[in-house]
Amino acid sequence: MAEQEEKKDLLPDLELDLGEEKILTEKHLKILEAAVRVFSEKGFSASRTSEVAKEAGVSEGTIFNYFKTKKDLLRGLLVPLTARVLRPFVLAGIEKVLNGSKDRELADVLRDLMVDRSRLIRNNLPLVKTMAVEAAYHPELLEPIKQVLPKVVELATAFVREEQQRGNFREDIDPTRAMRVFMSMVFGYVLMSETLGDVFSFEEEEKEIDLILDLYLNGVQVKK
Amino acid sequence: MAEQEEKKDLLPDLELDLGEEKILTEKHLKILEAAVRVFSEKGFSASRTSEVAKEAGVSEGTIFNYFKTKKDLLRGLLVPLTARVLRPFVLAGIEKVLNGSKDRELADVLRDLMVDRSRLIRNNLPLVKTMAVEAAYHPELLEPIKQVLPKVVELATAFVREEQQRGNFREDIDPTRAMRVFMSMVFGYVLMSETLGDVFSFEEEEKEIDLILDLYLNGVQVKK
Amino acid sequence: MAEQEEKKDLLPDLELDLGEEKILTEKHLKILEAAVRVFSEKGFSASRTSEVAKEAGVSEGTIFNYFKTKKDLLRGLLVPLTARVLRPFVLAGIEKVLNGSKDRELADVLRDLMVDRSRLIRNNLPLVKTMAVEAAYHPELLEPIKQVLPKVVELATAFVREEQQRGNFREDIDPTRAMRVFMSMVFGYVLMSETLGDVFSFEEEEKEIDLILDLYLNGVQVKK
Amino acid sequence: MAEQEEKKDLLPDLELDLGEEKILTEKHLKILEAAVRVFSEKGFSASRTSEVAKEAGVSEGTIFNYFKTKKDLLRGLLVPLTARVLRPFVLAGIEKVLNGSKDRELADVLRDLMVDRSRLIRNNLPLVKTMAVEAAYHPELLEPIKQVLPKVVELATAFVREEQQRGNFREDIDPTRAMRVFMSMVFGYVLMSETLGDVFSFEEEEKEIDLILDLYLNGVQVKK
DNA sequence: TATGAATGAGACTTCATTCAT
DNA sequence: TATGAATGAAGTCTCATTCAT
Repeated sequence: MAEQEEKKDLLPDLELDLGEEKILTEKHLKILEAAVRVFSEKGFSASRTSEVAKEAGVSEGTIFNYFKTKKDLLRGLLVPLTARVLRPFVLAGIEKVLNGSKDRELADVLRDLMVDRSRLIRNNLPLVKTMAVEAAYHPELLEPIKQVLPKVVELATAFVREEQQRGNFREDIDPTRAMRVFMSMVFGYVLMSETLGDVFSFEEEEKEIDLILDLYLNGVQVKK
Repeated sequence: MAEQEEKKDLLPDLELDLGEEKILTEKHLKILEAAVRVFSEKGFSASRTSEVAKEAGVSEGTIFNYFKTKKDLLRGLLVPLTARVLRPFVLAGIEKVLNGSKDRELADVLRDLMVDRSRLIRNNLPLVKTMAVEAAYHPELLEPIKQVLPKVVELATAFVREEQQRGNFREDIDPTRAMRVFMSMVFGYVLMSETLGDVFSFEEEEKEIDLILDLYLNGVQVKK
Repeated sequence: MAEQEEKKDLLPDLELDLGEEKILTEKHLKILEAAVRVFSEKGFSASRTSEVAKEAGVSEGTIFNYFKTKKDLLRGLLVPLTARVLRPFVLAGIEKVLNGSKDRELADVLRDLMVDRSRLIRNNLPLVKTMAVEAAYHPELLEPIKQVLPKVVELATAFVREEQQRGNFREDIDPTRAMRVFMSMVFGYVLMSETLGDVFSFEEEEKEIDLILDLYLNGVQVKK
Repeated sequence: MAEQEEKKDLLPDLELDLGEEKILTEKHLKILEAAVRVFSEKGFSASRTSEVAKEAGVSEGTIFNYFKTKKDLLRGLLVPLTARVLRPFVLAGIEKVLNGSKDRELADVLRDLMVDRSRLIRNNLPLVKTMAVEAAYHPELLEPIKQVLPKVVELATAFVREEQQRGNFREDIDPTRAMRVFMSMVFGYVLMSETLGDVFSFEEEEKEIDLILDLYLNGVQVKK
């Protein structure tokens, strides 16, 4: 894919994180994967290194050959989080923004964004859940996100501004804020459907997303 | 307040839960409050009963006179959660719906809802945070919420339907879904402003809320 | 009863212990009885003062108004043990020896001894069990028994010697030893029937006792 | 010893229990031995795992690598009890019965039985004492004994019956009962000599046993 | 490098005992 | 005198971490 190359050039500073992943030995990876499974089920503090070891199919001692402490194991999850979730989030965002907005409807662009974003989150839910929860208690975990986020905001802002110039987006709305609300909706949707799904009986994802988008674009109020 | 009386008649079945709270002895309450503080800072599993004791100004043994186990102490937080957050959530909702919608603008009603809801959450943030996070690992904790929620949904739906009949709300939107999106926005807003506040630099609450409401009511798109 | 008076004169040194019992208030007694029940079921160390309190129908604090420590409560059981078991053991022994041996068969005297002895033990089994077991770990509990025992041995010896003079008892047997074996048989019988009763299927007490006595008197071997 | 082989063939089903003992690691064994020492001195409930650890020369945590709970440690004593006491009891019994009774006097056979039985008990007194006392409070502990006991009874009965046919044993006595009384005497003797030894001043074991046997065989009564 | 037995600090919890009421 | 809430020392048990093999 030629596009891939192009994208990488745009994010040279993130290159290293991704590259690091290749260094991971098979055992290293197995331990990380086991950690995600266990942590996401019981939470970091309530998880036992013994269980991670069993889940990973290694001895308990081996874990400490790769990670100096248990907390280090939690920090280690940042690598796959960045590689699998955060980076694609950014990359794909750029791709959509660059390619999509030229000739496609605003609604279609946003829908695609929502669909594959929520799919991305859902596919890595254990990882996301673990990091989201633990970030509440170990703020340093948010660091990498805080470094990436401004870039996302900047790109998003640029996108909104472009749309405003094309007359597709209300001029009186601050672009940053507009994106923030959009993201809140996506997060809120995924969160609620996951935790309260059985109460709310969420139906087919696509329909739900369509509605959210409709509301976002048109509002609920009848114009008089 | 005469209104108070009126409200109570509407929710006679929830009355008892609130009443129970008065039975709590001073020490019982002190322990619960200390637990919220400690749990919200480190998470339940990483918290030490010794620290809760110190924070509450009692001996460690005393905690176990009131709560059989540490987990029981977590469950004990449900009482204040219900009394302070959940129940007012419902009560105030009814009040707003019954009184406000008669003669006030839809926008004003929703704004008031958002403002005092997000204030309610923010004022009890440690409690809400603790329960929200731990609910991910101890699903029983969600039970009381799951019992109240349908009532909230029902009332909200009725409210939306009424607005639709008055011609204030788009007819083509399912009322339940509409409320769900609204709630997602509120939650998403509080969540993001709390966790990523320093990145996003959220400004005065009122302005932000006004924007969210504006988007919810009117959408972002320029109508053509 | 004139006999009562006579007996008391023979055991003036035990008088005091028995007298003490009358001082016991109702609550004091209730606590002791509760203690026997609880201790005999779980053993002293595994018993909780809280359970003794509940069982006795008093508050936990009250126990410590009567007994300075938990161990003191165990020592307190010596009073009823002496009054109800040990003293009757001695008294009745004397009575039987003095009255019975004159004109009754040796076999009848011994049978009566065994029957009411084993009944005495069985009726106070919880008490006896508790003291027997705990004596293994708190040797001072055996003191009162060690003070009474020599007297019993002395009397028993005199009895045997008398029987030997009448030609009812083998002359070549040391009287003390003979009694010791007899007592071993009684204890052994009660012990085994209580602990292994369901395996051994002990039948009617009387029959079993008759056999033991028969063996004791006649042996198992066919004389050639 | 050729006899050894012969014996094994007779009890193939008990072989496994004994074999298991060899699996015990050195530390496992040290802990068990320390447990016997400590438990027999203070009783199970009053014993502290910390003391067992110190006595065994391991850290407290190590105990719980081998035994999930303190109670489990008590249960663990059943293995050596079975291996060292119970099984030899059965094996030796058979040996004596099969080899001895052919050409030896009944008295000699029984004397040998008593001598090495009481020696066996005495050599393992702490173990036997602990299990005997705790069995009163944890009846499960008696299970293995209850499984072996019927076999012992059966063998003993056969032995008595054989002696009866040879004319050495009174025909009018139920064999099972006869053995039961014999066992009571052995237990009673060991028990009393251990707990009340200083009062009774038990002399040389052999003499005492000879007397007990004499009484058992010939009774105390002069035949007229 | 991988193992897993051993460690020991420290967690949760129990419970005899005290003392203000 | 009786109470029972409060105590806190001490107990059982857990688990991250080390280290000899």
